[in-house]
Amino acid sequence: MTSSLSDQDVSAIGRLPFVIKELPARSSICRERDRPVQSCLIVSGLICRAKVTGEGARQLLSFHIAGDIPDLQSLHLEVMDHDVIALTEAKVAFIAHEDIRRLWREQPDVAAALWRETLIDASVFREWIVNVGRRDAAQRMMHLLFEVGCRMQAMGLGEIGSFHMPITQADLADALGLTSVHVNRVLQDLRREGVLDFKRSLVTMNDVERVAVLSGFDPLYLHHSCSEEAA
Amino acid sequence: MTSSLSDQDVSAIGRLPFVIKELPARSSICRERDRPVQSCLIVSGLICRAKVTGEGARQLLSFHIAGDIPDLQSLHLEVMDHDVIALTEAKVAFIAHEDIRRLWREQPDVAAALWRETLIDASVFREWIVNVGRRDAAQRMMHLLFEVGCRMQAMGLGEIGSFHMPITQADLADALGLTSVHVNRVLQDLRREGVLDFKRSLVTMNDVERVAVLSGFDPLYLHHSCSEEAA
DNA sequence: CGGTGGTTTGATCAAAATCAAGTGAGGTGG
DNA sequence: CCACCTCACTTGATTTTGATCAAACCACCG
Repeated sequence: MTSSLSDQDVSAIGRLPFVIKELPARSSICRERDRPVQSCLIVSGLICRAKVTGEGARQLLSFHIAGDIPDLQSLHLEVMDHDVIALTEAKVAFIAHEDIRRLWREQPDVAAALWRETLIDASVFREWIVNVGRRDAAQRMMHLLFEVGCRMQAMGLGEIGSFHMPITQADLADALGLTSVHVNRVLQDLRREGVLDFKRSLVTMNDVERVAVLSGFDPLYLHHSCSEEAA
Repeated sequence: MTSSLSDQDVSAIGRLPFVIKELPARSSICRERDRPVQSCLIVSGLICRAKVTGEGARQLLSFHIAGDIPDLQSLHLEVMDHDVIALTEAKVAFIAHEDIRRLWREQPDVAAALWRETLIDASVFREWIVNVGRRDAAQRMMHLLFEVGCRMQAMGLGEIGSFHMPITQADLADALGLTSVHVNRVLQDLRREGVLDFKRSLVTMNDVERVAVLSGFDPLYLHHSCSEEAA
């Protein structure tokens, strides 16, 4: 969720009424079956979306960082089909749907930009499907961390070769469709091979390009304007 | 992609200029890295979206039937991040982005409805992630076929307990993140247990409710208005 | 100092992949 | 009309990947 909102758009959104809320780690912002009347813009913290199967298995669907609006879709979908959860302490700005809709009617450019954000969101889901469907455990791990690193860097929240991701191995497992035991072993392998390190929530990649190649990472799907110009 | 476009919206879209094209089976409508200037409304046939990894593994991302606009996102995302492929012979109506944008500016209701379509699309992706990430092979199969059946039925293209899905087991494997060999065995198991049959592209479920329970299917994520009213 | 949540390890097991070789039906050309 | 070709499906044997189960370990914290 980056790069497509122009500065004017951002400031237009910034002028909407909002309520800032501080959330503790592990708290949920909204749940499946809720009918929210607001969406939240992340100010700080790491937030994820997740679903739980009938058997109780959890699957993370996306990670979100400052600048994202993880539940923007609720503007047009009355009922939540998944949970939105703060993985760390987080600060979010709640904006009423009503106000977004007014802005949206008055400023078609903002409308298009917001729509575009949700479309990029969907593109990231598509790549996530490929990740859990067709890559082995090590590739999944590298690809996921590379993606998060990319987006952090694009948001000015760190370097892709070294960024902070305060997340538990069990959460990583739920994101990758693996068990936490296996995640642990995969991380050890990657560390041993010198590809990638994940210690105390700091992700380090010595050779960024190598990780990209090994994981089959192609930034196209993020639809950052820079990568599109390069294409 | 159903149920949210009102009759007026549909007829407004129907009045846009379009070009009908007949496509042979296995032909591609657009490819990753393309920059389409049009989107296609499916008139008939079965269409899918897919990505291919660096290693050449293919992952299907969604199925689309009559009434869907599988590449609507290209209206706001310049570059295709995946392929759109006709799995069977298909008839599609190409509509220029330019014309959709004009309609979109003039009729805010249509704009909202189209946006909503792409949001439902994203919701289906989310469930697809859960499917490949957290369900075993048999559940994946049942869940996928149940979903397609649901959407076919909603479109008046058959009953969920018995519908036509002209697709190869290898394609099914690519949709489920499995191998075609394993798909074959899973289908045999399901047939033997009397849960579900898939022969000559005819899907039959004797006990629809049983399949829903076994696969953990909850129609919420399809955001059909009927299921929302029921909630 | 003892809890607690997260990580690590080892042993065993199950699911699905892989490899390799059939079968079988529909379509084509001699 | 039949031989044969192709593509999809099927089967069996074997291997791999990752899951499961169970028990430490370790750091931080009240």
